[in-house]
Amino acid sequence: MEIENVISFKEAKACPIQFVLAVNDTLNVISGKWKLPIIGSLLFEKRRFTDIQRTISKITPRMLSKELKDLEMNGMVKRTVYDTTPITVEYELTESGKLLSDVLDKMLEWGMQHREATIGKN
Amino acid sequence: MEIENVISFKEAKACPIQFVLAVNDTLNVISGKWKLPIIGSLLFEKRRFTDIQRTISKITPRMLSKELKDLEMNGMVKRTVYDTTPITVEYELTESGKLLSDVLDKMLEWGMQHREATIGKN
DNA sequence: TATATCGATATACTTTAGTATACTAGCAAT
DNA sequence: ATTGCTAGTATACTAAAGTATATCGATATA
Repeated sequence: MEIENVISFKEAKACPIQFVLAVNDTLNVISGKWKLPIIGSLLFEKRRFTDIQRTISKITPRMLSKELKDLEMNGMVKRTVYDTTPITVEYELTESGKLLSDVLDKMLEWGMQHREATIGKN
Repeated sequence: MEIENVISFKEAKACPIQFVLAVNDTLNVISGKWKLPIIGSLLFEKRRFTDIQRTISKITPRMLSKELKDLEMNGMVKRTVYDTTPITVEYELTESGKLLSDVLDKMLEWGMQHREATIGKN
């Protein structure tokens, strides 16, 4: 990689465009109907495919498979295959994936204060 | 309102379903192609419709109008009409909207650490 | 009279996201 | 031989999100 495209937190905060781009990176990782339920399901323990499917009752295997692939590609989830019979596949959050809980906590906090602040004002 | 559906931060953190639902509230407010650019454009100053449109060069008036309505309905943005000629309409973030910057900062921080942690690992 | 500005809206379209339903391979137990 | 388990895939569809392009009404200016 020739070009130095790493920018600092300060720089990103100061430049609206860089700011939006960098925040978007995070947003893209967690956007979509099933990403949060899946991440939530893996936050405290590793799980197997069918296991996740059971915790998220309405997801189809097609979507679960697709979303897990997305998360894996984005470095959020690690996939491990065990050569048992029948085969078992374990999914777990990466270190970076676990760190996302800091972001989710902030989102939870804001979401709840926002609900408070907005009650009855519609 | 008869039913007491207000839950505490602690309760929400402890219950995966409540957690996902509450975080989703926040996510829904900022999801979509143009929400972040618009919020970014309003973070430091009030702006008029055409003004926002100029700062986000590729947005169509249809999308800008729709997204601003969404943001207004969600209590993120306040819209003020001035009876000048031609008419002027000013958009600004609400208090709650400004507080969202705490969340965005965390997202920025995580996004940048995640990029560091993931470099070359694909 | 024609043209421009502001803050949009109308109609028709394409693209992306998500759903429904059925199916696969490999092996074990009944 | 049939059934069930695992972790998915295949095909066809509907719904939601976003784009393109033209137009509006009220007023001001050239």
